[in-house]
This record gives sequence, structure tokens and C-alpha cells, in this order.
Amino acid sequence: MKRRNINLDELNTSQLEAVSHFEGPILVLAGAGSGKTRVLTTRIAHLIRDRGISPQSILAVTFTNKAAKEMRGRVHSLLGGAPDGMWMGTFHGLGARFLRQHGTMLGWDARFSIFNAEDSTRVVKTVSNSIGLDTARWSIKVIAHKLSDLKSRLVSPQQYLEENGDNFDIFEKKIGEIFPKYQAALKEQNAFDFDDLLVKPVEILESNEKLLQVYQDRFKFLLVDEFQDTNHAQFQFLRLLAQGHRNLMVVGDDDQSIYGWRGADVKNILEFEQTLGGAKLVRLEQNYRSSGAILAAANAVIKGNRQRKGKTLYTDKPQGESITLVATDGEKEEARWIADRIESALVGEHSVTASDIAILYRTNAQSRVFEQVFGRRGLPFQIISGIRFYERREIRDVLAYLRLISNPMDGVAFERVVNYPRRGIGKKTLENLRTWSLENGTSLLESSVQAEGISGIRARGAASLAEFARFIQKYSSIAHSTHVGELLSLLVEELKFFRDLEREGIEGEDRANNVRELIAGAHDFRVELISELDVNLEDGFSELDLFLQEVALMTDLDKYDASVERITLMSLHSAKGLEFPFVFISGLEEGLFPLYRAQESEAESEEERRLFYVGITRAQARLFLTYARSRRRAGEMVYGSQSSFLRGIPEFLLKREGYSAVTFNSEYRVRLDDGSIEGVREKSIDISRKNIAKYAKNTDQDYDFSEDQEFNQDLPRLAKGERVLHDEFGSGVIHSVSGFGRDLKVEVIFETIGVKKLLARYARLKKDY
DNA sequence: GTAGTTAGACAGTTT
DNA sequence: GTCTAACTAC
Repeated sequence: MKRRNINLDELNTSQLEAVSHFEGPILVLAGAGSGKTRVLTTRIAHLIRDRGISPQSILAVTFTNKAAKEMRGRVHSLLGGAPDGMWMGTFHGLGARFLRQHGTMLGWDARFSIFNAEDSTRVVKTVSNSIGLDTARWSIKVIAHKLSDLKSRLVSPQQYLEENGDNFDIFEKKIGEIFPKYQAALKEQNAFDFDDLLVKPVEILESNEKLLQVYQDRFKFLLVDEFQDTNHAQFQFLRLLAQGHRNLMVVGDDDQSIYGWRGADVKNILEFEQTLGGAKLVRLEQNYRSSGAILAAANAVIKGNRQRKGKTLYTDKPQGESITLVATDGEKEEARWIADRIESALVGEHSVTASDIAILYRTNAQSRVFEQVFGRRGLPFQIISGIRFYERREIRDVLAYLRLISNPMDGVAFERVVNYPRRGIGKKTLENLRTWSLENGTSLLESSVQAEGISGIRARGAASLAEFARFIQKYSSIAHSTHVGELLSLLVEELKFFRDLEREGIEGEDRANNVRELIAGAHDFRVELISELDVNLEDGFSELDLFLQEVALMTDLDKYDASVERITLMSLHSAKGLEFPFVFISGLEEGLFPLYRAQESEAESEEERRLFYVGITRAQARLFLTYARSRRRAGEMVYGSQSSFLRGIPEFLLKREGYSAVTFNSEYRVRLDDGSIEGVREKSIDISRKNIAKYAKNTDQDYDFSEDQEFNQDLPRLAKGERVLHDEFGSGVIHSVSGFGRDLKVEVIFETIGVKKLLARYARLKKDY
């Protein structure tokens, strides 16, 4: 039976040029919303179906699991079946997979742990302490960042020492001492950090001609998404693999490079054509996402940057609505304004639903106010990032047990849980254990078995340690024959985990629920394993090992579900690659966005501007830019002016709105425990913190200022006889007013459709002169 | 030696 | 407003 070719008719000229490109390196400069995912997925399907390339010969790399998943899904549906054998994943995921197979060459066991930033930092700390570093003077964080930076540039400890010779300043000297010890500590614990997942495969490939040959032969076609975010190690990994066939397609947008601080090197994309001699260049400049006004703003903003390849997006779409720029007094007012606007959109603009709306911000801390305001108003929302699920204390505690069961050499995991729940093992006991382990070259867990014989450890502590070791051993012995979900259930049950958490009150209840969610996820793991991974490749590992790997590389963003009916709150970084009909970019204040700290160098300033560009180009139909004149940051009140970024947007694209709470001309209410309402007043009131505290004290909780009909010159006085203007129904006269605050209702006689009863807070009535 | 409490520093983005 | 280090009570 002859199968139909992949349909290429609906591609534009540039897209078609990229998709039908066959052999040789190619750079696709894909502007925001120009259909780059479509190009990638269509080309993969085209290669397989029309060019007869085996899926096994294709390697596709993305930056997030979510993107990988989506790509796999789209290729699947284009082909009408799964592309079996195709390698598709994130750099880190592919690196981990590679190391499971070949890490033994470097002396690691296949069941290694993956250390996240927190784990790595702990190792840096231990190592720093061991060389007697004054940690008050040298920040552990700065050291950890420096190490990561070196590794992402493929600098080994030996190279670092050789290249710098005697030209060390004091800091570099310390780094030179810590770096090799840090690497040794990871190896002792049979662990790789995030950077190692990229660095070590390169190390292996570069030193094993034969193995390199195998992989070069296998991967005839390589495709890379978000190429502007690759660091040196990642690019080197790609180059090694692509050397054989030279069929490397990279897709990216230098204007959306926002991970320089993580080691991403824009030069990879700016100099791609030289590096890969004879590379073809295709530009995708037609935007299919945003309205004319939004796109014009985006183009104007990014023009302020000098370091760029240069391209201008265009669209066939109409200009659309103006971009709304809103100034508010404080961050609370900002959140309320946005909440008001969302409510009116949800009610008044009937095609808009909560999932169409995103609120973006520069720092995750900004999500808090929205959380409070939206929570109080009953607006459904989901926060992506913030404290990530897998980084929560209770989750990391449980996972540390699993890690220790999977990899007994994992010292970070050991220290995390050896005394949690309390087993009477304290600082001194651990210190002695550590010393003894170091001298005898055994892992902390092994040493615990024979803790009785260690000098300095008392009988009680020793017994607890031995007991703990037996506990872990017991689970290790059943791990390979027990499903990971079941294992986790048993473990949590035996630890009486929930009992302890429930003693911690409401917060403990939350934590318990998070653990339950994790257990539920673990029980589902088998299903995902079969559908997502090449099972044959992972032979020899237990589900536990694979579960831990998946979880180590999982982020909050991977849980983001566009179809769930909630407003999405996330950082601008997280939003890359997504799109929404309604986008609010909040906190556009000088110093917050762009951040003060990023203004020191031109490179960082430009990166901030690219971040703004990324934010703007997420919007399809409506874009709202908001800033607050004052904001609480790190506990301090900060007074700021509007972001200098806003000057980059031509005035004619903007519609300004003010929103001030200084004059509070409506009632406030204090809701008492029994539900009654107290203190309804008509006048302006003092809403300073002091007073709020006073009311909070009096009522003990849940006070609620009526939903803020804040002063605004365009707002009509809602009284009988007043002429008003409605976005949809036009002019009318108020016939009656009822209710108050949140529930204020008005009956309006419109010229067009007659009498209509409206909720004032949704109707957004304007003054009609 | 260990567990619970409090003062102090600290909030930039993430695989 | 949240996490860590130092302090104090047992």
C-alpha cells in the first residue's frame, strides 16, 4: 500500500525551503511566532516518509521536556504512527541516557545520581569547608556558579590550573583548589551534576574514536530547537555527533536568547555559518501569532539592541487593539487592576476563557500578590515555577530516600534523610561518621552498618545508624522487583511520614498532599515509561532508577497544561515558546525590569531587552503592560519610575490608563467570623498598613476591602441619570443602582438594545459626555 | 549531644 | 515574607 506524502502545501516559501532542505548544515533564523515548531516537525516527518530516512537515524534536541513531548506528539500525528527509535529529548536527558550506557568508561556506576543545583551547592559547601575556606568571605553560591560556568565552557580542573598558571587572583586560587575536589566528591558519590550531563558525554566521545564513530554513523540527521540557548558544551556535543554526515539543522532566534547567564553563547548562532562551513541560511520572518500593533511594538523594542543578526517580522494580520499601558500606585493595585480587567474579559468578551490569559513577570517573587488577590476573588489560576514542585522540601526528602536506595553512595541524599524523621543522630555523630568514612574509603551508608566500631560514636547513635542502614538495605533489595509507586507507598507508610507532617498544621497538610501527588505520579510512571522511552535501551535498570532520572530533569513547566481552564502566571523566561490571546506583563519598573543588576554590562542590558521582546511576542490579540509606583521588595518599600523599556514603544501604539487608590471613594467592609459585615462607610479611608493590622487583629482574619472602585477620571459616578458608555452596547442612561462594592449592579437603558442589568465590576462603564 | 527557638540575611532568570 | 545559622533549653 502506498502511503501519502507529507503535505507541504500549506507552508510559506521560507518554511518550505527549510523543510525540504535535505543534506548539509542549515541555520533557520526563526522569528517569534513564525512557525518554527511546524518547520521542525514537518521536516522530520518529511525525512521519514518522503525521503525514506529511518527514525533511528534522527536525533532531535530541545531544551525542555515539554517541547520534546510536543514535538514527538506532532511528528506522531503527521506520520499517523510513532517514530520508533528516534532519539528526541533535551540535551540533559540525552546526556543522562548516554551516560547510563557509557558512564562506566569514566568509572561511574550506571545507577548514578543526578545532582541538581541544591545538591551541587551542598557538595561545594562540604568541599569548601574541608579546605578551611572562610565561607563568610567567599559566597558558596558564587563559587558554585563559577564552577558551573567553567564546566559549561568545557574547562576541566586540570586545564583551569594549567591555563591560568600563576596568574591567579585570590578567588581564582580558591577555585583552583575547590574545582578538582568538587569533581572528586561527585565521583565518590557516584553522581553527576547538571553540567556533567553535557560535559561528560563530550569527554567520552572525544577520547573514544570507535564509540564516536558508532554514534556518527547512526545519526544521519540532527535537528536542534532553540539553538540560541546552547552553551559551548552543548554545541560541542552536537558538532561531534554531526561530523560524520554534516546534516545539522539548527533553528533559533538570536533575538530570543535569554540564557546568557546560564552559559548560553549567542555566538553559536551568530557564527554558525562560519563554524559549519557552507551552511545554508533561511529566515522565517512572517509572524502568524500577533496582531499588527503587538508586532510593531516588538519590532520597535528589539531595534534598541545592537548585537543581533537583524530581521524584521511582518504579519498579514490587522493592527488590532492598542497596547494598554497601566500605572498603579502599588503592587496590590497592579494585581487588582489586572484582576478587574480579567474579570471583565471573562464576562464581557465571550470567547475569552481563563486558559487564554497569562500574566508574566521578571521575578518569581512577584507571583505572591497575584496569588492573594486572585485567591480572594475566586479567579482560577496556576503558577508555573516559583518553588518548583520537585524542589519542595518534603518532595526532596522523599526523593532522597529513593536516591539512597538506588545509589547507596549518594552522600548528599544520606545526609539529608539520615536524621529525618528524627533518629537521634546529631551533628557530632555525623562528623565522626564522615571522618571515618573518608579514612576508610567507604560510603556513609556502608560505614553506618558498622557504626558501633567507630570511635567517638556513642552506642545510641551507632545503633540508630545501623538501624537506618538496615532500613535502606531492605528497600534496596526489593527495589528491582517492586514497582516504584508501590515502593514509595511502602516507604512513606513505614516512615510514618504523614503522621509527622500532620503535626505541623495546615502547612504540613499541604506538604502531605504534595507527597501524595508524588506517590500518585510514581504509580503512573510505568505507563509513561512504555510510551515515552526506547525500552530496549534502558535494559538493566529498575523502574526506580528511571523514575529518579525523569524526576531529576523534570521542571514545573513540564507540568504546564494549556488546556486547563486557569489563568497562567509565570516568569518571562518560562513563557518562551508559549502563546496566549491575552498577555499581561507586570512590574515594568526601572530596576525591576530591567533589573538594576543587569544594567552593568551592555550584554546583560541587551539580554533584558530580549526578555521583554520575548514577553511581548507571547501575545496574540491583547497586550497589557503594567507598572506600580511603589512596590515592596525584600521587605523594603521601593519607589520607582516606569521602565526605560517602555520608551522603545511608539506612543501611537499605546493607550494609557491610570489606576490610583489614593482616593478611596467607596465603602470598605470588614467581614467578621460569623459572616456579618461591619464598618460600611462612604468616605475615603486610611488603608495604611497600621490600620490593616488593626482590623486584622480585631476580626482575627479575612478582612476584605470592597473591590476597589478606585478613583479614575474616566469612570462615571454610578448614579441614576448618569450617562454612560459601554464597550459593546454603546451609550445609555443609568436607570437604577443596587448592591454595593463587589456586587454593585446597575440597570442601564441603552440607545441600541434597551434595558440591561449589569454588574458594575464587569461592565467597565465609561463616562459618556 | 540533640531538639526546638529565634535573629538575621536575603529574593534573578533554570536544564 | 522565607530560609539558614546561631543560640538556648532539655
